[in-house]
Amino acid sequence: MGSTGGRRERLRVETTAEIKQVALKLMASDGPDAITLRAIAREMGMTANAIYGYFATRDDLVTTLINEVYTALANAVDTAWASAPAADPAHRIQTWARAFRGWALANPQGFRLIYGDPVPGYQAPEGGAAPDAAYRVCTGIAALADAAWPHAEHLYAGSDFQWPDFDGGLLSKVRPAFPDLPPAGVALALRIWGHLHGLVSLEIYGHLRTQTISPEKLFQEELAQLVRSLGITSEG
Amino acid sequence: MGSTGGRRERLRVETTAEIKQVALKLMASDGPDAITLRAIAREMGMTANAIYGYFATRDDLVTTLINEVYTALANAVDTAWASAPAADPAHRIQTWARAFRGWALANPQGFRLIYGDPVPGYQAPEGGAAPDAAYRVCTGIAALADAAWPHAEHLYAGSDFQWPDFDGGLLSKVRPAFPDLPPAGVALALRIWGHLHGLVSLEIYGHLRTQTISPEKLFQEELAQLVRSLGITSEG
DNA sequence: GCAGAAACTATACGCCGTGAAGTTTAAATA
DNA sequence: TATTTAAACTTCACGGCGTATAGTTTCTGC
Repeated sequence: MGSTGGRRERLRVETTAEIKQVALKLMASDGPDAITLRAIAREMGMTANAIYGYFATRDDLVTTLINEVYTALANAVDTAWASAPAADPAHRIQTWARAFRGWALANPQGFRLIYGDPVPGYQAPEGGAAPDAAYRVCTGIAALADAAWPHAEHLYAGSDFQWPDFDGGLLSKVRPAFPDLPPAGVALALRIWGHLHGLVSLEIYGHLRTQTISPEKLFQEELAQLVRSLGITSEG
Repeated sequence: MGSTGGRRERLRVETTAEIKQVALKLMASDGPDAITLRAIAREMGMTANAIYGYFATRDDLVTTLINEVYTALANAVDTAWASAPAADPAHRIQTWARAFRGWALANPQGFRLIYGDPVPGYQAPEGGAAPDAAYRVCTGIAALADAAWPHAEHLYAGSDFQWPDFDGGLLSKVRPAFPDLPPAGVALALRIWGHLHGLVSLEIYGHLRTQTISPEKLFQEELAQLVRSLGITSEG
């Protein structure tokens, strides 16, 4: 029977890992487009069809890769967040943001895989099953907003955001972790998130390349501005 | 000789236009991935190779399409900008932003084509020759910043942005049109741009779908916040 | 030792971009 | 008008892709 630790099982796990690893290597060197079953198999000295023993379709493989890469991103920002003292929200938020940009610059193809059009023809699994890592990143963003909320609350004094009646999204999972965050706090979270994602996305996709101001400096300045505009004294 | 208006010339122009039109139709209905020479030719009752008489490669066609779509976007936001009175910068900026989001929502595939990974394997022409429309949109963003600058100037009091020594980007073309905009004004422009692009990009790519707050409302609120944070009294 | 499953290959189909060569058609020229 | 020429287009071919089907080898549990 299939007891754990059998030779068969071990080989299977190893081959699965190798497929993913080779795919990630191809992606890192030649972009998401290079993730093809035939190329992976070629690299491994196999036939493309052999991969079907490990992943039902190419899209399944891509979905797994997205999860994997997404997890790496989540780890990077979570680590940065945890490393900064909670007592200094400005510094903490900036640390998170720098980790996000830093990871994106170090893994531009991974960023494209997660946030852009990934592989040609790829269709995300429709179940709406967002990867665990998406939930983690979402939680991280909520944590940013939670840290900023006491300072920024006054900005949303006149707003009338409401919790939705039905809630099938990430929100319902993340919400319990931040009981003090009101509906307008989600708007705040998305504001921060949109801002950071926008800048990094423009940079990764080269739409900032034609601006000759250093993206690095611009980003730092934007962070300072962001933190200041939220009413938190900047120190980072 | 090939005088303009010859039958030959006319047919050529018409066929070229039809190729582009069919390609755009395919893109709008099935996404940028659907832009294939064979599909276009099939639709036109031709052979794929016939298209090579009009475009050197598929990437050439895609480049042309990007230009075309980009121009449509530029027209949309320019029209919106011109339609709002210069005397009310808050309203004007919001009108521009709403036009941007509105166009993106109406042409999501076009947005992906311009700002995302376009067609599988597509490589932008390396000459760095940004399309004219990119210049126009860039000018539009600069106009936003120019309108906001008098109000937002104080935010950049402590900054030391400098014009770069060498300037090969869009910046050098756009700068002369806004003589009153200092280097920090570019940072302001990119701040606004990053913010808007980030939100719209997240919405188009579905990363806001799992948030149950209405993207429409969120965007409106963000606009109000943005304008307010720039020190302009909101009226829009 | 042997049945059966798992891993893998071979073959094939239809899709793609594109190069080379051949054919039809329309314009230009003498 | 007859002939040359070039443009428009097709046909055939190659290598790439995902993947379905069927066949082959290899390992495992009884």
